[in-house]
Amino acid sequence: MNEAVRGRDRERTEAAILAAAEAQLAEAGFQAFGVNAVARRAGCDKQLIYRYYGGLDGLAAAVGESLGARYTSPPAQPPAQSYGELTERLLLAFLEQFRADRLAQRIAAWEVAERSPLVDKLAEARAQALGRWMEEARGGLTPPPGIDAPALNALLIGGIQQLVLASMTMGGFAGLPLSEDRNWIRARLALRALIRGVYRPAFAGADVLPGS
Amino acid sequence: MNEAVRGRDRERTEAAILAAAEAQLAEAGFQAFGVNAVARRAGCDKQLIYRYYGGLDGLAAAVGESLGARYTSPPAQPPAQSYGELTERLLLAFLEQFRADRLAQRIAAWEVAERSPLVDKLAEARAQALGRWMEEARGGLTPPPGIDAPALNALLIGGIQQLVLASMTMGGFAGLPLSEDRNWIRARLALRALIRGVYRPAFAGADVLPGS
DNA sequence: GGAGTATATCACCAACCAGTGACATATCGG
DNA sequence: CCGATATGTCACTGGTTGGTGATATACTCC
Repeated sequence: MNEAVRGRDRERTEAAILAAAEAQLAEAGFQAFGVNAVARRAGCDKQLIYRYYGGLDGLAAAVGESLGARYTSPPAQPPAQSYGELTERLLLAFLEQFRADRLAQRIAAWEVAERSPLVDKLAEARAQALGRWMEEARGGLTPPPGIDAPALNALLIGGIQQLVLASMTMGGFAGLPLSEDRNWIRARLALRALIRGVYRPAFAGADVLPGS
Repeated sequence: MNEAVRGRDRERTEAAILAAAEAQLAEAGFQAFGVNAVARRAGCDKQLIYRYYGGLDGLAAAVGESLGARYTSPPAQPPAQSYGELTERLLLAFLEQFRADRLAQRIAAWEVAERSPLVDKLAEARAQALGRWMEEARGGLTPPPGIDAPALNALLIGGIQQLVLASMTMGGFAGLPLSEDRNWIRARLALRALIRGVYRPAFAGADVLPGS
Protein backbone atom coordinates (compact mmCIF):
# COMPACT_ATOMS: atom_id res chain seq x y z
CA MET A 1 0.00 0.00 0.00
CA ASN A 2 2.78 2.43 -0.80
CA GLU A 3 2.44 5.57 -2.81
CA ALA A 4 2.90 3.86 -6.16
CA VAL A 5 -0.02 1.56 -5.46
CA ARG A 6 -2.58 4.04 -4.21
CA GLY A 7 -1.48 7.39 -5.62
CA ARG A 8 -1.45 10.55 -3.59
CA ASP A 9 -4.79 10.57 -1.85
CA ARG A 10 -4.86 11.80 1.69
CA GLU A 11 -8.29 10.40 2.45
CA ARG A 12 -7.34 6.97 1.23
CA THR A 13 -4.09 7.07 3.13
CA GLU A 14 -5.79 8.11 6.34
CA ALA A 15 -8.24 5.28 5.96
CA ALA A 16 -5.43 2.84 5.27
CA ILE A 17 -3.62 3.96 8.40
CA LEU A 18 -6.74 3.65 10.51
CA ALA A 19 -7.46 0.19 9.14
CA ALA A 20 -3.87 -0.84 9.74
CA ALA A 21 -4.10 0.44 13.30
CA GLU A 22 -7.21 -1.60 14.03
CA ALA A 23 -5.76 -4.67 12.42
CA GLN A 24 -2.50 -4.32 14.26
CA LEU A 25 -4.19 -3.86 17.61
CA ALA A 26 -6.62 -6.71 17.01
CA GLU A 27 -4.08 -9.19 15.70
CA ALA A 28 -0.87 -8.35 17.52
CA GLY A 29 -2.17 -6.85 20.74
CA PHE A 30 -1.50 -3.58 22.48
CA GLN A 31 2.09 -4.44 23.26
CA ALA A 32 2.88 -4.35 19.56
CA PHE A 33 0.78 -1.26 18.94
CA GLY A 34 3.33 1.35 17.98
CA VAL A 35 3.97 3.95 15.35
CA ASN A 36 6.51 1.84 13.52
CA ALA A 37 4.37 -1.29 13.42
CA VAL A 38 1.25 0.49 12.25
CA ALA A 39 3.16 2.37 9.57
CA ARG A 40 4.78 -0.83 8.37
CA ARG A 41 1.42 -2.51 8.16
CA ALA A 42 -0.18 0.43 6.40
CA GLY A 43 2.70 0.46 3.95
CA CYS A 44 3.48 4.11 4.43
CA ASP A 45 5.90 6.21 6.37
CA LYS A 46 5.27 6.73 10.06
CA GLN A 47 5.63 10.43 9.53
CA LEU A 48 2.14 10.41 8.07
CA ILE A 49 0.76 9.13 11.35
CA TYR A 50 2.16 12.19 13.05
CA ARG A 51 0.95 14.49 10.31
CA TYR A 52 -2.57 13.16 9.95
CA TYR A 53 -3.36 11.94 13.45
CA GLY A 54 -0.95 13.87 15.61
CA GLY A 55 0.80 10.74 16.80
CA LEU A 56 -0.29 7.47 18.31
CA ASP A 57 -2.66 9.09 20.79
CA GLY A 58 -4.69 10.71 18.08
CA LEU A 59 -4.70 7.49 16.11
CA ALA A 60 -5.99 5.61 19.12
CA ALA A 61 -8.70 8.21 19.54
CA ALA A 62 -9.70 7.68 15.92
CA VAL A 63 -9.83 3.93 16.50
CA GLY A 64 -12.05 4.60 19.48
CA GLU A 65 -14.45 6.70 17.46
CA SER A 66 -14.72 4.12 14.74
CA LEU A 67 -15.41 1.58 17.45
CA GLY A 68 -18.97 2.62 18.12
CA ALA A 69 -20.24 0.97 14.98
CA ARG A 70 -19.01 -2.44 16.08
CA TYR A 71 -21.75 -2.97 18.61
CA THR A 72 -24.74 -3.65 16.43
CA SER A 73 -28.07 -4.03 18.12
CA PRO A 74 -28.97 -7.61 18.85
CA PRO A 75 -31.40 -9.07 16.32
CA ALA A 76 -34.96 -8.00 16.97
CA GLN A 77 -36.56 -10.36 19.44
CA PRO A 78 -39.90 -10.52 21.11
CA PRO A 79 -39.63 -7.97 23.90
CA ALA A 80 -38.46 -9.40 27.18
CA GLN A 81 -41.13 -9.99 29.78
CA SER A 82 -38.99 -9.13 32.76
CA TYR A 83 -35.75 -7.45 33.65
CA GLY A 84 -34.24 -10.80 34.50
CA GLU A 85 -35.10 -12.26 31.15
CA LEU A 86 -33.67 -9.21 29.45
CA THR A 87 -30.47 -9.49 31.45
CA GLU A 88 -30.12 -13.12 30.54
CA ARG A 89 -30.49 -12.41 26.85
CA LEU A 90 -28.19 -9.43 26.91
CA LEU A 91 -25.38 -11.06 28.81
CA LEU A 92 -25.48 -14.23 26.75
CA ALA A 93 -25.42 -12.06 23.63
CA PHE A 94 -22.54 -10.08 25.05
CA LEU A 95 -20.59 -13.25 25.59
CA GLU A 96 -20.90 -14.22 21.94
CA GLN A 97 -20.25 -10.69 20.77
CA PHE A 98 -17.16 -10.25 22.87
CA ARG A 99 -15.86 -13.69 22.03
CA ALA A 100 -15.96 -12.85 18.35
CA ASP A 101 -14.43 -9.38 18.65
CA ARG A 102 -10.69 -9.57 18.93
CA LEU A 103 -10.29 -5.82 18.88
CA ALA A 104 -12.57 -5.39 21.87
CA GLN A 105 -10.65 -8.17 23.62
CA ARG A 106 -7.35 -6.45 23.06
CA ILE A 107 -8.69 -3.18 24.38
CA ALA A 108 -10.15 -4.91 27.42
CA ALA A 109 -6.81 -6.53 28.13
CA TRP A 110 -5.13 -3.18 27.67
CA GLU A 111 -7.49 -1.53 30.14
CA VAL A 112 -6.33 -3.69 33.00
CA ALA A 113 -2.68 -3.65 32.04
CA GLU A 114 -1.84 0.01 31.97
CA ARG A 115 -3.23 3.43 32.60
CA SER A 116 -2.37 6.00 29.96
CA PRO A 117 -4.20 8.73 28.09
CA LEU A 118 -3.93 6.46 25.09
CA VAL A 119 -5.87 3.57 26.55
CA ASP A 120 -8.24 5.94 28.34
CA LYS A 121 -9.72 7.10 25.08
CA LEU A 122 -10.18 3.55 23.84
CA ALA A 123 -11.63 2.34 27.10
CA GLU A 124 -14.07 5.20 27.27
CA ALA A 125 -15.21 4.57 23.73
CA ARG A 126 -15.70 0.88 24.45
CA ALA A 127 -17.58 1.56 27.67
CA GLN A 128 -19.88 4.03 25.96
CA ALA A 129 -20.56 1.67 23.09
CA LEU A 130 -21.38 -1.10 25.53
CA GLY A 131 -23.57 1.23 27.54
CA ARG A 132 -25.48 2.39 24.50
CA TRP A 133 -25.89 -1.19 23.35
CA MET A 134 -27.44 -2.27 26.62
CA GLU A 135 -29.55 0.86 26.99
CA GLU A 136 -30.95 0.45 23.53
CA ALA A 137 -32.16 -3.05 24.22
CA ARG A 138 -33.64 -2.19 27.57
CA GLY A 139 -36.99 -1.06 26.30
CA GLY A 140 -38.16 0.71 29.44
CA LEU A 141 -37.73 -2.25 31.75
CA THR A 142 -36.43 -1.50 35.22
CA PRO A 143 -34.81 -3.84 37.72
CA PRO A 144 -37.12 -5.26 40.40
CA PRO A 145 -36.85 -3.66 43.85
CA GLY A 146 -34.05 -4.90 46.05
CA ILE A 147 -31.91 -5.75 43.04
CA ASP A 148 -28.67 -3.83 42.47
CA ALA A 149 -28.53 -4.31 38.74
CA PRO A 150 -25.39 -2.21 38.04
CA ALA A 151 -23.35 -4.17 40.56
CA LEU A 152 -24.68 -7.50 39.37
CA ASN A 153 -24.03 -6.59 35.76
CA ALA A 154 -20.52 -5.43 36.50
CA LEU A 155 -19.70 -8.71 38.19
CA LEU A 156 -21.20 -10.84 35.45
CA ILE A 157 -19.82 -8.83 32.57
CA GLY A 158 -16.45 -8.94 34.25
CA GLY A 159 -16.71 -12.69 34.62
CA ILE A 160 -17.54 -13.08 30.97
CA GLN A 161 -14.66 -10.88 29.92
CA GLN A 162 -12.25 -12.73 32.13
CA LEU A 163 -13.33 -16.09 30.77
CA VAL A 164 -12.96 -14.94 27.18
CA LEU A 165 -9.64 -13.20 27.72
CA ALA A 166 -8.15 -16.05 29.69
CA SER A 167 -9.33 -18.58 27.13
CA MET A 168 -7.46 -16.67 24.45
CA THR A 169 -4.13 -16.60 26.21
CA MET A 170 -4.15 -19.42 28.73
CA GLY A 171 -6.71 -21.63 27.05
CA GLY A 172 -8.86 -21.73 30.14
CA PHE A 173 -9.54 -20.19 33.49
CA ALA A 174 -9.68 -21.41 37.07
CA GLY A 175 -9.70 -25.04 36.04
CA LEU A 176 -12.13 -24.69 33.16
CA PRO A 177 -10.42 -25.70 29.89
CA LEU A 178 -12.11 -23.25 27.60
CA SER A 179 -10.49 -24.51 24.46
CA GLU A 180 -13.22 -27.12 24.30
CA ASP A 181 -16.61 -25.99 23.10
CA ARG A 182 -18.50 -28.12 25.56
CA ASN A 183 -17.00 -26.17 28.39
CA TRP A 184 -18.23 -22.98 26.82
CA ILE A 185 -21.68 -24.51 27.03
CA ARG A 186 -21.08 -25.10 30.71
CA ALA A 187 -20.06 -21.48 31.07
CA ARG A 188 -23.22 -20.29 29.37
CA LEU A 189 -25.34 -22.51 31.56
CA ALA A 190 -23.58 -21.29 34.66
CA LEU A 191 -24.12 -17.70 33.60
CA ARG A 192 -27.80 -18.42 33.07
CA ALA A 193 -28.08 -20.16 36.40
CA LEU A 194 -26.55 -17.18 38.18
CA ILE A 195 -28.86 -14.72 36.49
CA ARG A 196 -31.95 -16.83 37.05
CA GLY A 197 -30.94 -17.32 40.63
CA VAL A 198 -30.93 -13.63 41.48
CA TYR A 199 -33.87 -12.63 39.35
CA ARG A 200 -36.03 -15.46 40.53
CA PRO A 201 -38.96 -15.97 40.78
CA ALA A 202 -39.90 -14.03 37.69
CA PHE A 203 -38.96 -16.74 35.26
CA ALA A 204 -41.27 -18.74 33.05
CA GLY A 205 -39.98 -19.83 29.67
CA ALA A 206 -36.92 -19.22 27.49
CA ASP A 207 -35.18 -22.52 28.04
CA VAL A 208 -33.33 -22.37 24.77
CA LEU A 209 -29.67 -21.51 25.17
CA PRO A 210 -28.42 -19.54 22.18
CA GLY A 211 -25.08 -20.49 20.69
CA SER A 212 -25.07 -24.09 21.75
CA MET B 1 22.48 -2.77 47.46
CA ASN B 2 25.69 -2.89 45.50
CA GLU B 3 28.66 -5.01 46.31
CA ALA B 4 30.17 -2.53 48.73
CA VAL B 5 27.01 -2.57 50.82
CA ARG B 6 26.37 -6.26 51.03
CA GLY B 7 29.73 -7.90 50.43
CA ARG B 8 30.21 -10.88 48.16
CA ASP B 9 27.45 -13.23 49.22
CA ARG B 10 25.73 -15.15 46.51
CA GLU B 11 22.80 -16.17 48.65
CA ARG B 12 22.13 -12.62 49.72
CA THR B 13 22.46 -11.36 46.19
CA GLU B 14 20.09 -13.97 44.84
CA ALA B 15 17.56 -13.03 47.50
CA ALA B 16 18.00 -9.36 46.69
CA ILE B 17 17.39 -10.03 43.02
CA LEU B 18 14.30 -12.08 43.74
CA ALA B 19 12.93 -9.42 46.07
CA ALA B 20 13.65 -6.75 43.50
CA ALA B 21 11.88 -8.79 40.86
CA GLU B 22 8.75 -9.15 42.97
CA ALA B 23 8.80 -5.49 43.91
CA GLN B 24 9.31 -4.40 40.35
CA LEU B 25 6.51 -6.58 39.06
CA ALA B 26 4.14 -5.57 41.84
CA GLU B 27 4.82 -1.86 41.68
CA ALA B 28 5.62 -1.15 38.06
CA GLY B 29 3.69 -3.89 36.28
CA PHE B 30 4.69 -6.51 33.79
CA GLN B 31 5.39 -3.98 31.07
CA ALA B 32 8.30 -2.70 33.09
CA PHE B 33 9.45 -6.14 34.13
CA GLY B 34 12.77 -6.52 32.38
CA VAL B 35 16.32 -7.52 33.09
CA ASN B 36 17.57 -3.96 33.18
CA ALA B 37 14.85 -2.68 35.48
CA VAL B 38 15.16 -5.54 37.96
CA ALA B 39 18.93 -5.24 38.06
CA ARG B 40 18.69 -1.50 38.58
CA ARG B 41 16.28 -2.02 41.44
CA ALA B 42 18.35 -4.78 42.98
CA GLY B 43 21.39 -2.55 42.75
CA CYS B 44 23.51 -5.09 40.95
CA ASP B 45 24.53 -5.89 37.43
CA LYS B 46 22.06 -7.63 35.17
CA GLN B 47 24.69 -10.17 34.34
CA LEU B 48 23.98 -11.72 37.72
CA ILE B 49 20.39 -12.36 36.70
CA TYR B 50 21.65 -14.42 33.81
CA ARG B 51 24.21 -16.21 35.95
CA TYR B 52 22.00 -17.05 38.90
CA TYR B 53 18.60 -17.42 37.30
CA GLY B 54 19.43 -18.16 33.69
CA GLY B 55 17.69 -15.02 32.48
CA LEU B 56 14.32 -13.44 33.00
CA ASP B 57 12.42 -16.68 32.46
CA GLY B 58 14.16 -18.39 35.29
CA LEU B 59 13.68 -15.38 37.49
CA ALA B 60 9.97 -15.41 36.74
CA ALA B 61 9.88 -19.08 37.62
CA ALA B 62 11.53 -18.31 40.93
CA VAL B 63 8.97 -15.59 41.58
CA GLY B 64 6.29 -18.13 40.84
CA GLU B 65 7.67 -20.62 43.31
CA SER B 66 7.91 -18.05 46.03
CA LEU B 67 4.33 -17.14 45.26
CA GLY B 68 2.79 -20.16 46.93
CA ALA B 69 3.36 -18.80 50.40
CA ARG B 70 1.27 -15.72 49.69
CA TYR B 71 -2.04 -17.52 49.88
CA THR B 72 -2.40 -18.13 53.54
CA SER B 73 -5.34 -20.16 54.67
CA PRO B 74 -8.29 -18.09 55.71
CA PRO B 75 -8.59 -17.72 59.49
CA ALA B 76 -10.11 -20.78 61.10
CA GLN B 77 -13.83 -20.51 61.08
CA PRO B 78 -16.65 -22.73 62.18
CA PRO B 79 -16.90 -25.29 59.39
CA ALA B 80 -19.36 -24.36 56.66
CA GLN B 81 -22.68 -26.12 56.79
CA SER B 82 -23.14 -26.33 53.05
CA TYR B 83 -21.22 -26.00 49.83
CA GLY B 84 -23.01 -22.76 49.09
CA GLU B 85 -22.03 -21.25 52.40
CA LEU B 86 -18.46 -22.37 51.84
CA THR B 87 -18.43 -20.80 48.38
CA GLU B 88 -19.75 -17.56 49.75
CA ARG B 89 -17.07 -17.39 52.39
CA LEU B 90 -14.29 -18.36 50.02
CA LEU B 91 -15.16 -15.98 47.24
CA LEU B 92 -15.65 -13.07 49.59
CA ALA B 93 -12.31 -13.89 51.16
CA PHE B 94 -10.74 -14.15 47.73
CA LEU B 95 -11.99 -10.70 46.87
CA GLU B 96 -10.27 -9.18 49.89
CA GLN B 97 -7.15 -11.24 49.37
CA PHE B 98 -6.83 -10.35 45.72
CA ARG B 99 -7.63 -6.70 46.32
CA ALA B 100 -4.74 -6.48 48.74
CA ASP B 101 -2.22 -8.37 46.61
CA ARG B 102 -0.72 -6.14 43.98
CA LEU B 103 1.64 -8.84 42.77
CA ALA B 104 -1.22 -11.23 42.09
CA GLN B 105 -3.05 -8.45 40.31
CA ARG B 106 -0.12 -7.74 38.04
CA ILE B 107 0.22 -11.39 37.18
CA ALA B 108 -3.49 -11.67 36.48
CA ALA B 109 -3.28 -8.67 34.17
CA TRP B 110 -0.27 -10.21 32.49
CA GLU B 111 -2.09 -13.47 31.92
CA VAL B 112 -4.69 -11.86 29.71
CA ALA B 113 -2.28 -9.57 27.93
CA GLU B 114 0.26 -11.91 26.48
CA ARG B 115 1.13 -15.53 26.07
CA SER B 116 4.74 -16.38 26.67
CA PRO B 117 6.69 -19.06 28.49
CA LEU B 118 7.52 -16.38 31.01
CA VAL B 119 3.97 -15.63 32.03
CA ASP B 120 3.00 -19.27 31.72
CA LYS B 121 5.12 -20.18 34.71
CA LEU B 122 3.71 -17.38 36.80
CA ALA B 123 0.16 -18.09 35.79
CA GLU B 124 0.50 -21.76 36.56
CA ALA B 125 1.97 -21.00 39.96
CA ARG B 126 -0.84 -18.59 40.74
CA ALA B 127 -3.49 -21.04 39.58
CA GLN B 128 -2.04 -23.83 41.67
CA ALA B 129 -1.78 -21.65 44.73
CA LEU B 130 -5.38 -20.59 44.30
CA GLY B 131 -6.45 -24.17 43.76
CA ARG B 132 -4.66 -25.38 46.87
CA TRP B 133 -6.11 -22.54 48.86
CA MET B 134 -9.65 -23.42 47.90
CA GLU B 135 -9.10 -27.15 48.22
CA GLU B 136 -7.69 -26.74 51.68
CA ALA B 137 -10.74 -24.90 52.91
CA ARG B 138 -13.19 -27.29 51.32
CA GLY B 139 -13.28 -29.76 54.16
CA GLY B 140 -14.89 -32.60 52.26
CA LEU B 141 -17.93 -30.68 51.14
CA THR B 142 -19.19 -31.42 47.65
CA PRO B 143 -21.42 -29.32 45.43
CA PRO B 144 -25.11 -30.24 45.44
CA PRO B 145 -26.36 -32.22 42.44
CA GLY B 146 -27.19 -30.22 39.36
CA ILE B 147 -24.69 -27.55 40.25
CA ASP B 148 -21.66 -27.03 38.00
CA ALA B 149 -19.38 -25.61 40.64
CA PRO B 150 -16.23 -25.25 38.51
CA ALA B 151 -18.05 -23.23 35.88
CA LEU B 152 -19.79 -21.08 38.48
CA ASN B 153 -16.57 -20.49 40.33
CA ALA B 154 -14.72 -19.57 37.16
CA LEU B 155 -17.33 -16.97 36.29
CA LEU B 156 -17.46 -15.48 39.76
CA ILE B 157 -13.73 -15.49 40.34
CA GLY B 158 -13.32 -13.93 36.94
CA GLY B 159 -15.83 -11.25 37.82
CA ILE B 160 -14.02 -10.48 41.03
CA GLN B 161 -10.68 -10.26 39.28
CA GLN B 162 -12.05 -8.03 36.59
CA LEU B 163 -13.59 -5.68 39.13
CA VAL B 164 -10.39 -5.41 41.09
CA LEU B 165 -8.15 -5.00 38.06
CA ALA B 166 -10.40 -2.45 36.41
CA SER B 167 -10.70 -0.50 39.63
CA MET B 168 -6.92 -0.21 39.77
CA THR B 169 -6.46 1.21 36.29
CA MET B 170 -9.77 2.73 35.27
CA GLY B 171 -11.15 3.41 38.72
CA GLY B 172 -14.30 1.45 38.03
CA PHE B 173 -15.97 -1.02 35.75
CA ALA B 174 -19.12 -1.08 33.66
CA GLY B 175 -20.51 2.01 35.32
CA LEU B 176 -19.55 1.08 38.87
CA PRO B 177 -17.15 3.71 40.27
CA LEU B 178 -15.02 1.42 42.38
CA SER B 179 -12.88 4.15 43.83
CA GLU B 180 -15.58 4.64 46.43
CA ASP B 181 -15.76 2.14 49.23
CA ARG B 182 -19.50 2.10 49.34
CA ASN B 183 -19.56 0.69 45.85
CA TRP B 184 -17.26 -2.09 46.94
CA ILE B 185 -19.92 -2.94 49.48
CA ARG B 186 -22.42 -3.10 46.68
CA ALA B 187 -20.10 -5.42 44.81
CA ARG B 188 -19.80 -7.72 47.81
CA LEU B 189 -23.54 -7.77 48.27
CA ALA B 190 -24.06 -8.52 44.59
CA LEU B 191 -21.56 -11.35 44.77
CA ARG B 192 -23.35 -12.77 47.78
CA ALA B 193 -26.72 -12.44 46.10
CA LEU B 194 -25.46 -14.33 43.05
CA ILE B 195 -24.03 -17.13 45.14
CA ARG B 196 -27.07 -17.42 47.35
CA GLY B 197 -29.25 -17.38 44.30
CA VAL B 198 -27.69 -20.45 42.74
CA TYR B 199 -27.12 -22.38 45.94
CA ARG B 200 -30.54 -21.75 47.30
CA PRO B 201 -32.40 -23.07 49.17
CA ALA B 202 -29.68 -24.34 51.46
CA PHE B 203 -29.21 -21.03 53.25
CA ALA B 204 -30.03 -20.24 56.82
CA GLY B 205 -27.81 -17.75 58.61
CA ALA B 206 -24.55 -15.92 57.96
CA ASP B 207 -25.94 -12.50 57.25
CA VAL B 208 -22.79 -10.73 58.27
CA LEU B 209 -20.80 -9.43 55.35
CA PRO B 210 -17.09 -9.48 56.10
CA GLY B 211 -15.04 -6.46 55.17
CA SER B 212 -17.81 -3.88 55.28
C1' DG C 1 51.69 -16.07 50.80
C1' DG C 2 50.11 -17.53 46.18
C1' DA C 3 47.19 -19.90 42.91
C1' DG C 4 42.59 -20.71 41.65
C1' DT C 5 37.91 -19.81 41.77
C1' DA C 6 33.65 -17.45 42.80
C1' DT C 7 31.61 -13.07 42.65
C1' DA C 8 30.65 -8.71 40.73
C1' DT C 9 31.13 -4.98 37.40
C1' DC C 10 32.03 -2.79 33.07
C1' DA C 11 31.83 -2.06 28.16
C1' DC C 12 29.94 -3.09 24.39
C1' DC C 13 26.71 -5.06 20.58
C1' DA C 14 22.63 -5.23 17.56
C1' DA C 15 17.86 -4.37 17.45
C1' DC C 16 14.13 -1.80 18.33
C1' DC C 17 11.54 2.35 19.62
C1' DA C 18 9.43 7.38 19.25
C1' DG C 19 10.10 11.48 17.23
C1' DT C 20 11.85 15.08 13.83
C1' DG C 21 14.08 17.73 10.08
C1' DA C 22 15.24 17.62 5.36
C1' DC C 23 14.22 16.24 0.96
C1' DA C 24 11.61 14.53 -3.32
C1' DT C 25 7.64 14.54 -6.12
C1' DA C 26 2.94 14.85 -7.44
C1' DT C 27 -1.08 17.96 -7.82
C1' DC C 28 -3.44 22.12 -8.29
C1' DG C 29 -4.18 27.19 -9.00
C1' DG C 30 -2.73 31.43 -11.21
C1' DC D 1 3.97 26.96 -17.97
C1' DC D 2 5.44 27.87 -13.39
C1' DG D 3 5.22 28.41 -8.66
C1' DA D 4 3.01 27.06 -4.28
C1' DT D 5 1.34 23.56 -1.64
C1' DA D 6 0.03 18.96 -0.40
C1' DT D 7 1.67 14.46 -0.07
C1' DG D 8 5.02 10.99 0.59
C1' DT D 9 9.81 9.19 1.68
C1' DC D 10 14.28 9.11 3.64
C1' DA D 11 17.73 9.63 7.11
C1' DC D 12 18.95 10.58 11.37
C1' DT D 13 19.02 11.35 16.63
C1' DG D 14 18.66 9.88 21.33
C1' DG D 15 17.19 6.43 24.13
C1' DT D 16 15.95 1.81 25.75
C1' DT D 17 16.12 -3.09 25.55
C1' DG D 18 18.08 -8.00 25.88
C1' DG D 19 22.21 -10.25 25.69
C1' DT D 20 27.41 -11.32 25.95
C1' DG D 21 32.56 -11.18 26.39
C1' DA D 22 36.17 -9.31 28.98
C1' DT D 23 37.90 -7.61 33.15
C1' DA D 24 38.45 -6.47 38.02
C1' DT D 25 38.19 -7.80 42.80
C1' DA D 26 37.27 -10.56 46.83
C1' DC D 27 37.38 -15.02 48.99
C1' DT D 28 39.30 -19.92 49.77
C1' DC D 29 42.12 -23.58 49.88
C1' DC D 30 46.65 -25.39 49.59
